[in-house]
Amino acid sequence: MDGRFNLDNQLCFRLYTASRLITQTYHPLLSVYGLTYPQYLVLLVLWEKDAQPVNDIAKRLLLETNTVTPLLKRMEAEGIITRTQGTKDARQIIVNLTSKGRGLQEKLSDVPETVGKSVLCDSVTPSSVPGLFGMLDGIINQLKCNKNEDNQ
Amino acid sequence: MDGRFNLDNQLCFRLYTASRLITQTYHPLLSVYGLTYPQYLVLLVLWEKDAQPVNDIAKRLLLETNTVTPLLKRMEAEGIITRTQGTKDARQIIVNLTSKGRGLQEKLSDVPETVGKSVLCDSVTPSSVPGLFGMLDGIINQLKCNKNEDNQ
DNA sequence: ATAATTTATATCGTTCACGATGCAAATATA
DNA sequence: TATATTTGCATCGTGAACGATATAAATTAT
Repeated sequence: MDGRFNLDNQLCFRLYTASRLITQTYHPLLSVYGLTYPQYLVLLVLWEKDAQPVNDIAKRLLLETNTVTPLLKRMEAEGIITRTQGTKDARQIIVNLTSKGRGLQEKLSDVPETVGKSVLCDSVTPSSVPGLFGMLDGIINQLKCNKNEDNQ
Repeated sequence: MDGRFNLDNQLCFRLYTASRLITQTYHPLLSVYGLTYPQYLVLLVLWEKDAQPVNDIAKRLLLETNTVTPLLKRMEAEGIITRTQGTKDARQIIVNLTSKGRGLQEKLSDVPETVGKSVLCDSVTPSSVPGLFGMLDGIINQLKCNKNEDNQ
C-alpha cells in the first residue's frame, strides 16, 4: 500500500491538531475570565470595530450565523456584549460591547504575546512566520473560493 | 492601539480557519459513506494497523479517550469496527475493523488526492508543502511538550 | 497479602461547528 | 400594488472536543 492514507502525509491532520493544541494553550488564559476561544475571537472583532451586525461578525470569522448566534447569546448572558435590533434594518441584530467587554481588552493584553511565544521553536521563528502566514492564507483563500463556486 | 489584537496577525485564527475549511472540503467526500472527518482519521489509524486498544488510537490522534470513546461507539453502531474487551488486560478495549471498515479503504482511495489538489495554489505548491509540514510539526511538537510539562 | 496508586476506559455537562430548516423583514419583479 | 425572491437571524439535531469525574482492573508499595 502506498503512503496515500498515512496520517503523517496529511496536511489536514496537521492543521486540525495544531489548531486544537493552540486552542488548548489559550484555554487557561481565557477561562480565568470565563471566555472560550471562539468568544475571544468575537471580542477581537468587536475591539477592532464596535456595533456590528451578527452577519458582519460571522463573515469576519468565516463562520455561519447558526454558530455565532448562540455564542453571542452566551456572551450577552455574561454581560460582555448587548444585542439590539437594528433601526435601519429591523432584521439585523447589532452587537455592542459593554464596559465589561471593553475592559477585558486590558486584562487580556498579555495573551497574544504569551501564546505567540509558546509556539516558537526551531522550525517556527519570527522570521519564518510570514512565510507560514502566507501559506495558510493561500489555503484559506483557495478553500473559500472552492466553497463559493459550489454555491452557484 | 497596536496590532496585537488584530485578527489578521493571529496564527491561531489562521490554523483554526484553515482546519475548519479543509474539514468542510472532506465533508461531501466522506458523508457519502456516512463518515465524519474524525471517523476518517480513526480509519486511517486502523488501516495502518488493525486491532489497537482505544488508548493507542487516541494517542496517535493526540486526542483524549473521552473524545474517542463515543466516536468509536458510533462507528461500531455503523458496523465499521468492533470493540472487544482485551484478553491480556481486561481494562483494554481492542478496536478491530470489520470487512465493511476494510472495504471503505478502496472506496475512499481518491479522497487524499482530491483534497490535496483542492488546497494547491500560488503560495502552496508541491515544493512548498514540506516546509509547511515542518513548521506545523514544529508547532505541534512544541505545544505537545508545553502540555506535558504542565502535567508534572 | 493488603492497601495505595496507577492505568484504561467510560460518563457527564458545556460549548462549539454545521447541515437543514423556519420565519419575518426587505427588496425585486410582475 | 400584489407577488416572488432574497436576506438576516434563529431554531433544531447531531457529532465532535474537552474538563471533570467515576469505576474497575492492574501494578506497586507496605
